Amino acid sequence: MTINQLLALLYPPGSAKSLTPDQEQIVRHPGGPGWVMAGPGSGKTEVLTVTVLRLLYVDGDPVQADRVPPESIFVTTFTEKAARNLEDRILNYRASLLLADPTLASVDVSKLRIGTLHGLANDLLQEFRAPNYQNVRLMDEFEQALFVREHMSLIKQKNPPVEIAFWQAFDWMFTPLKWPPATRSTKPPSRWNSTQALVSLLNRMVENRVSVAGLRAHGGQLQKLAELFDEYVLHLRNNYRCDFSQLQSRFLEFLSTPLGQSFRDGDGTAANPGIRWVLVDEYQDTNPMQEEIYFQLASRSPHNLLVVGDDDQAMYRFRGGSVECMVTFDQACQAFLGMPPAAVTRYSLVDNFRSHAGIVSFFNDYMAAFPLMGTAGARSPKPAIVARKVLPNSYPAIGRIEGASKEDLALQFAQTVADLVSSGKVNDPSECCLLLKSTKESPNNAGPYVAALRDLGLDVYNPRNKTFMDQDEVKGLLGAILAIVDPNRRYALDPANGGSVPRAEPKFRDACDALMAAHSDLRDYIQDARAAILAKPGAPFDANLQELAFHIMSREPFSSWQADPERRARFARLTNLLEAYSSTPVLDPATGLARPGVTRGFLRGSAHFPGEVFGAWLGSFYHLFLTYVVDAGMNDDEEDDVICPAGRVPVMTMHQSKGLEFPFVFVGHMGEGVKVGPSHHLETLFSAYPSNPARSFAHRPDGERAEMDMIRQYYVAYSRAEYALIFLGLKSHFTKHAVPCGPTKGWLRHRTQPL
DNA sequence: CTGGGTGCAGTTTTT
DNA sequence: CTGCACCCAG
Repeated sequence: MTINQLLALLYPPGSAKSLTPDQEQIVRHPGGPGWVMAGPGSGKTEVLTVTVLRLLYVDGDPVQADRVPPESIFVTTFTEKAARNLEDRILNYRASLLLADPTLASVDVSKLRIGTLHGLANDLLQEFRAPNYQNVRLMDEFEQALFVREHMSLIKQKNPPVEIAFWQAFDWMFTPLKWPPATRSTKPPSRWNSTQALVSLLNRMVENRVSVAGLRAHGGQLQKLAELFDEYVLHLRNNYRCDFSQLQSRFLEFLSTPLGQSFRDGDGTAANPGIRWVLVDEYQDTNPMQEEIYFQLASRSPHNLLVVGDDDQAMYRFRGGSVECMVTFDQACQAFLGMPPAAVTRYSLVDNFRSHAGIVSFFNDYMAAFPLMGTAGARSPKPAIVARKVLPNSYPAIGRIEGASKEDLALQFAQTVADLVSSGKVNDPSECCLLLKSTKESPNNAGPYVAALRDLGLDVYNPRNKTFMDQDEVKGLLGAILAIVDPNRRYALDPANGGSVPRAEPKFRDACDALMAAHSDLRDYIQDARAAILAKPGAPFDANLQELAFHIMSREPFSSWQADPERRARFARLTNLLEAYSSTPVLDPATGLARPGVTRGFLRGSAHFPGEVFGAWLGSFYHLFLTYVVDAGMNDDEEDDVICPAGRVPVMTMHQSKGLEFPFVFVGHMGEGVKVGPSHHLETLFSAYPSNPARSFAHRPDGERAEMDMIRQYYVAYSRAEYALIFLGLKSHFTKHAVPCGPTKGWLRHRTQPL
């Protein structure tokens, strides 16, 4: 079928949906590098979906003579959720195409290479049995931190002068609270904070494609960093581990092996046609490592690499995302493929089908009003977004709520939502979304808003509220473990240890005490376990840590709680955390090597303090495991494919809201100032040592990049709104200067009315 | 009602 | 270090 026939089937005459000429042009992209600037609400997911369908089903067309085998199409999105969404859309359209032409069923859509780059890299390395990925355990964030803490010489060895000198060179990795400035010349940061900082350094070296040799040649602490990197890579190989960043570099490594080349280029047989098309969504958040992977995948002529994104919506610098990859895509084609910039086809999608015209003109103005965003190279040149949504009546679509205090602001917000619901202006509370920088339910973040909504009887959906550790079953289970391993809180209360025992420890104990008081089943088990330990000081336990947790979970009330899906999901996550911890090998202090057969899960009674587990284990459990899980602030579970369940007001971070839209959007945190953080420092530092000098970016000063990041983050938030956009701030936010309120003081106030 | 000084409380975002 | 509440001066 031709492209015209395909489009006629997808959008039959008279159907509500169709493609605009701009969108259609992209679907007809003839091949070679394609560079799509897609503004907010411009239908880029639809365009990607139809482009994939075109590759799969079109033949005999001037643009495409033959169908592309599904396994030759490599499509990546930023999140798993977005990947599922794209796949669903493809499958839905496929179903309607099959009605018209049942023979299309012969195309096996399940062979499409579609997912996040991390997911695809993991799958492909396994599928091809890549030698550098055999029997490797992919560690999540938690395991990586434990691994670094356990193995890296810098953290393991107690050698303050060396550590202090090293960390002083990277002192911007630490907030004053993490490493008090007054102590910086005499004391290194805590073990745990050093671990976190080292993990960031190691990850960013990979993501930013830093030349380790270049760092080493620089000497000084950068040389030390290069040595630490080599040490880390060695530990990973020796222990058959991999982390999220290294997963990508191993995939890139794989692509340069004969096996990888045959995956990429095919072997001339129908069974292995190689990769022919690479489509990348959310390209503005790509990092230099990923950029190199995409160009490697597309290295076969004619280099069918279609990237789609919006540089104005880049918001993942903290993860190594470099908006420069998007802004200078034409130069990348030159650097990687030797193609002149003119050979890159440029497309833009500037029609916005999402928002009220007042909202579109507002966010256009907002972005353009900052002098910084008008400077050369700040944004890809593209026309302003054009409002195309047809709305029945005109009304002021943007407003503001000025609070006298945080609590007053929250109250006014909640009343506004309640009024919208009761007056029928919205059909459901889920149509009113609250967007914040952080959705943690603390006084400066979502706390007051959530409390005010609940006071008015409105239910809230806030899965990323980091309250996992506040759930009864989580506190109770951790408390029960503590009740067995440290029965009298001797270790926790010992002043020698007390300082570094997590402050949440009493919370876990109290939760367990309450459960024990109410449930004899649990009480009996804990008492029996305590008696058994007391009876045999110094003896190994029958159960390891995970088994201990399972025993506890088989007792009341935990066993009945298993019937509740939400609680069961939390048990599963806690079990995973315990499993990751238990599987960490224990190193012999003398040799530095893993002791065979011994892991963190291994339990033995203390000979010194009868009734307790031995001290080293307790220390590590309190300081490593508990400190991490409390500090990381685990999120509660969220429903997989539901944006927000009906009847509840969604509370989201601006990051989470990327790609989504809501009828009424309320944006808080309007008083924020520009903050230069470790991301900016790291980027500046590492940009001097690029692996690929042809792709080193001349960066602006940190402060300018930090300001642009903040402008973009709020631009994303503002462009989510369909019918109304309401700013939530204190009076001072609107009268003084704050970036979310525009480039000058009072900028936003002149453009909005108080509600 | 605006602006500045002081003192306290809390320190993201994610594959 | 930052944002916010609070207080006081103009």
